[in-house]
Amino acid sequence: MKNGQPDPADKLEQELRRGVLTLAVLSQLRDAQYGYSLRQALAGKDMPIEEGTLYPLLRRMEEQGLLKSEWRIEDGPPRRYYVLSPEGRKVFERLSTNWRGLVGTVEKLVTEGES
Amino acid sequence: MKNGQPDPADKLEQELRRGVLTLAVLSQLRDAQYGYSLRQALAGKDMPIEEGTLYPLLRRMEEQGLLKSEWRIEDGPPRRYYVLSPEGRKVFERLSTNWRGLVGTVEKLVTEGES
DNA sequence: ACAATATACTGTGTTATGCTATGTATAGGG
DNA sequence: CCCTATACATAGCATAACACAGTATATTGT
Repeated sequence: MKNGQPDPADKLEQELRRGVLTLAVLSQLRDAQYGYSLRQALAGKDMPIEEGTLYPLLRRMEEQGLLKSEWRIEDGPPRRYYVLSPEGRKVFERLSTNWRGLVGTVEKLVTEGES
Repeated sequence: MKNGQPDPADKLEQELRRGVLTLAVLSQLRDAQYGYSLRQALAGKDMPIEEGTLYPLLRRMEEQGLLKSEWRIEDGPPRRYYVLSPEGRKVFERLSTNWRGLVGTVEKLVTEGES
């Protein structure tokens, strides 16, 4: 049955998180991880991501040269491990800086709006 | 012809700002403003927004009940003034809180990733 | 008076993204 | 042998930001 009229704020909160997803992924892939474990790790750190979001995101990021990946066969099914490329490390630095700038800007706007 | 390979980081930075736009607008509309002046104000506070982004955003936010608007005729051309609705004020509070939570979460992820 | 510019808003089309839903396949427990 | 958890993939949908173009009024310079 769900909620008849979804609070618009829900969608807005989702939009808020949107741009952060790539940054979150970058932050976790200094050491190689596969998609599923990455998802668990992020969920455990208050940054849950849907499968249908994460897997395409990882592929996209590899296409953009931010990540490298390889299949590994251990115990269990084959897993695709992802890790930052050198380019990915640079983009992570840059995006982190940019993020902090944004945080400062928004903080000013918001506190001012609360006055 | 433009640039053949735009830096992927540019797009990512844009995505970062994306979700914040609504919050930024909400923060500025305690007192009524019209689109053009709002755009100037935000640009002056390090939060520039394209016209093609801002005007549809304002309309959407009004549809969602976050803003109220009215045409006013003063000197100069008619201007559509926007201001927060009661609902908009509530959403602004809620989104601000949510934003700060997100900032904390990301901060942890990022600093950890830098270690 | 006229042209040029700044102001102010609108509309169209493109592109990118997140999510839901679904599908595939393997591993392990009861 | 089913059922769940693990692990990855993808098609389809809705939304949103931007580039670009268009409309119209006000102001300024000459």
